[in-house]
Amino acid sequence: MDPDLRLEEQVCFALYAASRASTSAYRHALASVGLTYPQYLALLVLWEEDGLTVRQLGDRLLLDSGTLSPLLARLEHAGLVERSRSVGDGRSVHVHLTEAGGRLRAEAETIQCSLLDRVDMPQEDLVQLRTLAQRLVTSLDGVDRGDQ
Amino acid sequence: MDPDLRLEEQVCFALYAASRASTSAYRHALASVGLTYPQYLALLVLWEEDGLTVRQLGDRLLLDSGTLSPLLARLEHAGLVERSRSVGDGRSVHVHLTEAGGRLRAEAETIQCSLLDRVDMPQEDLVQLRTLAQRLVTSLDGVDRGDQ
DNA sequence: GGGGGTAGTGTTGCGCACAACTTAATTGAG
DNA sequence: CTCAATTAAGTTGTGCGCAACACTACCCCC
Repeated sequence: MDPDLRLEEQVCFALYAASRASTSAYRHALASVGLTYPQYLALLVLWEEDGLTVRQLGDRLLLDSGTLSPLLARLEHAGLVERSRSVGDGRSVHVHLTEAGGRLRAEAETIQCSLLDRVDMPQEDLVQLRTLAQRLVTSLDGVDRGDQ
Repeated sequence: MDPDLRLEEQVCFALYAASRASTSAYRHALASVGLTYPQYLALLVLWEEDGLTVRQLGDRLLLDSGTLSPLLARLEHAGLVERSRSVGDGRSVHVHLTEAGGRLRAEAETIQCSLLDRVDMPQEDLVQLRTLAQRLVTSLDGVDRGDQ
């Protein structure tokens, strides 16, 4: 019944460490284009589908407006996106890429390639890691709440 | 040559999402004892080996003093640890558990058990996820630096 | 044993995350 | 139609992470 509380045994700590380590790798690469990693993620989504609302962006990134609002304000200030109140629903705000924001995509591909080259791990291990991490997210979805 | 920039393909995003999701599960459980997840991690290490220096704690948690100093100050303010300047080396600061800090360990075990119960994933998958995440951390160690 | 280099800790500033809240727009039950 | 409930976005406050820096203590080379 006694759980193993050693740090090395903790799945959560391993994920926490791996997330910070990989984000850190991106940080140094993204510094050349003046982006943070979360900003880069937001652009990834917009490159897939431009003009999403803040809500839709948050659904994809699993982030709420408390995080996205200031992040998008910084991207807007950097001239990479523009925000516009929805005409159909005055509560929503659509986020559009500017031309500069669209152009960044090419550089992102370069960064992505150079990082993948530098990871000394078989492709299949990375795929498995991603799959298991995604499965945990799904499994934890909704587990957050509920006490005892 | 063109890398796949879709969000779902990103290993880093999967880790980022999984880390936040699992941390969030801990957050709600730890709220009952007034701890944040990083504070809990620091205590995990101290429960393993009390009296480590800030540097040694940082080596285990992969955190620097910029993060640990204020975190430990809050733990100290909460009466869970005490900091004392090393007599052998005036630069180092040792972190010791108080009696209250030691007592928390029992509650931590309870929390750990209740969380493990609620994850709907085979034990072996969790072990594999942890192993792969740890391997990525090792693989990325030192990759951070180096441009292009 | 003086002095330059290094190591350990702490501080400052910025950008997330996230809870809690505010404001405004929409929805829908009656 | 009306108004209470809901929803979207933004704001505020706290606690990380991390870079950059400051300060002190140690080390060691001469």
